[in-house]
Amino acid sequence: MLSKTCEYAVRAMIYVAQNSQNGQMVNIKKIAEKIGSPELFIGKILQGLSKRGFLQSSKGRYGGFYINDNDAKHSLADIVIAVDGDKIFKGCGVGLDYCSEKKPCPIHSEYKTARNQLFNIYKSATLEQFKSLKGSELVMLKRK
Amino acid sequence: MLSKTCEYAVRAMIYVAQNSQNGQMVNIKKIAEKIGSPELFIGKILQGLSKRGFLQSSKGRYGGFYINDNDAKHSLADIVIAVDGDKIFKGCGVGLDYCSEKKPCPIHSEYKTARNQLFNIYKSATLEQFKSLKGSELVMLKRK
DNA sequence: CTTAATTCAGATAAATTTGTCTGAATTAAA
DNA sequence: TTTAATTCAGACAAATTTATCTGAATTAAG
Repeated sequence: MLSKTCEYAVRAMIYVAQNSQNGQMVNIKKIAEKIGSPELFIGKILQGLSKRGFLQSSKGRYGGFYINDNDAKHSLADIVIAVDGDKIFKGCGVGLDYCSEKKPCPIHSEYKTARNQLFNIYKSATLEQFKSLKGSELVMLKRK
Repeated sequence: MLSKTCEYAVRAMIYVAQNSQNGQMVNIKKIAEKIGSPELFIGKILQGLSKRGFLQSSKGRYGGFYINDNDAKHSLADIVIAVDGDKIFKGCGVGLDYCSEKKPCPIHSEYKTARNQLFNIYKSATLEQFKSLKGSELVMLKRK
């Protein structure tokens, strides 16, 4: 479903959100370790998201990434769309470009329902929710 | 969601089913044209599915592919799993390997529901349904 | 001011997926 | 029996995705 890049991105954003509670920065090394991703790769991904305004970054010693209250308004769906595009939420279930109510594929209407449900799931999970988690509520994100 | 290979496979199988009504064979050239795929590529894919018993093939002049009544019991879900594996129907929504009821990811239970719904959609679309379609009911499968 | 730790930028490399080429084997029709 | 049309098999190639390398720029601490 999600590309690997996108899975890393979503997990990283959740992790950063969880660790952005009191102005502290999280560095790439820690993020990579905690979400189980290649360090340089998730670095690239977050740098891209940072340039596009999904999170803050600061360079130099003791630098890292941070998700402020405004960034935290984003949902996981926003991140997914930013990284993978909206094909997952809008595309056809058998890969037709033109598929629509008028020219439906064989599973169009049911598939559309499922797709929308999926969208709502990612959409209703906002970074704010993770930012406010405490201690034992924190979510594990290591891949294996 | 589905890989391109899998999208081709599903559309091709639907097309062959639709055209397997009276023992006629459908050749790769025609299939490729009708589903909008590279000819040699869908050829490879169908050869693989044929070896694994998802459809019949016959070589030589006037040869081609055919879906018999037994093959037609397969659902689109069977094809998807044969080609892409079951990650789409079983995998975690944020890419965790261990994600489960016991160690759930942040969207585990809702995601699982959506995943299951998706599975049911592909599962309840069987090739039989396409094999029995007539004339104007036939489904368009060209990509663009 | 120097040093160490970090992000950043651009190039490169490896792995995977998608697509093509070539020729052999098979088959039906003429 | 020859020919033409097809699937089949295995190698190859191109494109995309995933991952790494290198060095520059930045920043805080000592």
